[in-house]
Amino acid sequence: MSVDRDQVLRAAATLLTRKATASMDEIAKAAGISRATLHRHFAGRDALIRALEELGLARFGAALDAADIEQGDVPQALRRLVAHTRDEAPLLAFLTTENQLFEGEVNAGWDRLDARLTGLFQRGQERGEVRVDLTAAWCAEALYGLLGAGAWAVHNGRIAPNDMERMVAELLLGGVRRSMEQ
Amino acid sequence: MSVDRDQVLRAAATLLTRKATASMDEIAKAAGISRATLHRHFAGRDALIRALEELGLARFGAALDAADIEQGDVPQALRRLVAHTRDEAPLLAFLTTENQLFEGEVNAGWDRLDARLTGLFQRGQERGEVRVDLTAAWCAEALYGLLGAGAWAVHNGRIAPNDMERMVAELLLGGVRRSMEQ
Amino acid sequence: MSVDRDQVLRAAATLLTRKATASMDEIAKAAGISRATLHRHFAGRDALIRALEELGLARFGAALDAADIEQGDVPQALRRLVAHTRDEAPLLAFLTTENQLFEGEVNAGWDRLDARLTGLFQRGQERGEVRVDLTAAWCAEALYGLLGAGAWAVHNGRIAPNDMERMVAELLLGGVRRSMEQ
Amino acid sequence: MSVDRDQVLRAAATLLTRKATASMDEIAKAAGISRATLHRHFAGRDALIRALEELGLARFGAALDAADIEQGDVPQALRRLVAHTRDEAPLLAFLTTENQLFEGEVNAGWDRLDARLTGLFQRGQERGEVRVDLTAAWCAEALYGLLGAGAWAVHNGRIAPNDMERMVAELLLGGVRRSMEQ
DNA sequence: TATGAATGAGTCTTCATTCAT
DNA sequence: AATGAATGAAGACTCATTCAT
Repeated sequence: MSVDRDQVLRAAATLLTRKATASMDEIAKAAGISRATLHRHFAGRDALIRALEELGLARFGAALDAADIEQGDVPQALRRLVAHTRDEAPLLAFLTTENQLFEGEVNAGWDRLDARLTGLFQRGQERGEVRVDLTAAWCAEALYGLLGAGAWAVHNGRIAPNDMERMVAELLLGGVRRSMEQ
Repeated sequence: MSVDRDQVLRAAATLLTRKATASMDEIAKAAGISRATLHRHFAGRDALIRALEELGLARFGAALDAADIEQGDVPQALRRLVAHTRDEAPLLAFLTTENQLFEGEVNAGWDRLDARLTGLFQRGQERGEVRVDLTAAWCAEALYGLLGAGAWAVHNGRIAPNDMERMVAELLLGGVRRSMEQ
Repeated sequence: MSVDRDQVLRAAATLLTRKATASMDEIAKAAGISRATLHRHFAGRDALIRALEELGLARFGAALDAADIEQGDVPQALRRLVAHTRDEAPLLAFLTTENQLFEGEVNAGWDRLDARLTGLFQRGQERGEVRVDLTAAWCAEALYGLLGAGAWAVHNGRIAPNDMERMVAELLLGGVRRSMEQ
Repeated sequence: MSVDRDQVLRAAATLLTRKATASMDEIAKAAGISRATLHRHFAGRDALIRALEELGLARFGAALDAADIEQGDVPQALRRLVAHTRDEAPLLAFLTTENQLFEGEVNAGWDRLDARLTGLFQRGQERGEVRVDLTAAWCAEALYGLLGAGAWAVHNGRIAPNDMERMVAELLLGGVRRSMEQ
């Protein structure tokens, strides 16, 4: 709830995405707090991971809402989505990297959001804006991959933070757009 | 019964890409051998990771060579590269996921290969085949991300194994190609 | 509950002198702490052995100092030395039993102390108090052996704790003393 | 029974006395045979230790017999005993160092031999040849200690192999003898 | 809230032992 | 008889977690 808590989770997501075996000690240090405090925020490592997933899901859902992806032009919707996703990249990267947990509610929640995104690409295909020789499911998966790549590229300085949003959006849109040449 | 070293590494790569926190026990089981035998092949967990990196590097280098990326049409070169990369996807995915080690020689080796790939995109930009509003470095990073996403999508059944190569190549090419519309 | 580092080392020395193959678990139990705590005190088994050697060396040096062995009558000096050594018997026994490590500084430290003790017997020979048909080096070695035997004899109840000091000193002095009969 | 077997045991005794944690591999190497062969000679590590104890006991018993310690002058008997013990020093050193096993028969066997040696010193005390202010048990224990010290001193070159017997005997005899001065 | 001690649980690593060559 | 592969069992080591300060 508190602002602190979210900051801790951001730090944890960033670290864990890079180094999944990081110890609670390292996570605490990365978040600038002590082990004991980390333990007071989260009952244990499992609870921390759970919270990370839940926050990631919540943020992703919020981004989908804010981008209002069910409305209008699909390419524009994708641009809005990437724009709203930008600050949540570390969290999403963790979500798509942590390819193992996802149980019960979390899994259901993820499926719901993933279905919304897949639906966006399907709508694009129906509207003739998205190529039909790529499945919508793959387009969604590709978006996750590109967001992760973008976050990582920013992290290690290969692209400027301000460029990330455009780079991801442009490559994705170019890749999925139905063009005259095809 | 003797399981080849490379087979063990494949199994380890596949598992670790999905579950970076997998224990030596799980890795051994995934490779169909006992923990002790795993330890006979690799001195310890660190040595295993190192071997994984080295094999991944070697395979990636071999793919770049086999695709002969320095020659001819860049889009065709990319298609050949993705084709030759296909079977090494789990290994490469591990390489780009394991964002933490990479020291000394391994790091230098990676830089060399990455420079070759980045060079390919640069050549495409000079030849007018690749858009110039995306940096070559980002294009390379995007390829890694899409390969990982493809491997993962195949793994969890979202796309057919036989489609993976085409899906990755098409999306990437469409995304980076300089088109008339732009 | 906090058990002092030195107490742990005492317990370890006592146990290891008797049972050199004792596991860390047994050592921890003997010291009244858990294995994990033992590991917090000493980085590993090697570090424990090292610490044991260092403490033994320090105690032996302190005993030599306290006994003021460079002064006066040699037989009296030996008696004082045995007296001051008494409480450190397990530690010294370990030092002379653990005939395998002794590297670098530890080895140098031991040589220095051993030289002091050997020097004491040499002085005795020069003063006519110690027989010259036994080498000083052997006399020193014999002292180590007798101290270990004494510690062991006390441990298994063959001699009374209060008698140990006298038994060792008397036998040693009788053995090395230049007598009228010889 | 075979000569080989005894040679292996000698090598093992020498090594284990110095380094009780030596692995079967190291023992095999020290004996100049392969692991497999070592395993063919002895069912396992425990069996090896048992064999070591039994051989040591047998040799010690043989030495007591050969020295005919129940007869005549006690100091002379001790000299004969040390002389006969000389070549078995490593074995005896192992026996007195391995202060932990000794179960069942082995223990009983040891007690019997130890009693014989203790009896020798008692006889000396009765005959007025051995001081009575040292217990016979301690004298026996001291002999073990001095034999071990002697073997070790020879091993690391502090005393000449040919001097060992005399050094041990002289120091011991001087130490236990009832002298005019006392 | 931070720090340090302490430990149970679980992972990593080694070793004795067996078997096939 | 020796060597190398393979593994169960056992020991070494680490970490998440708790508690006291």
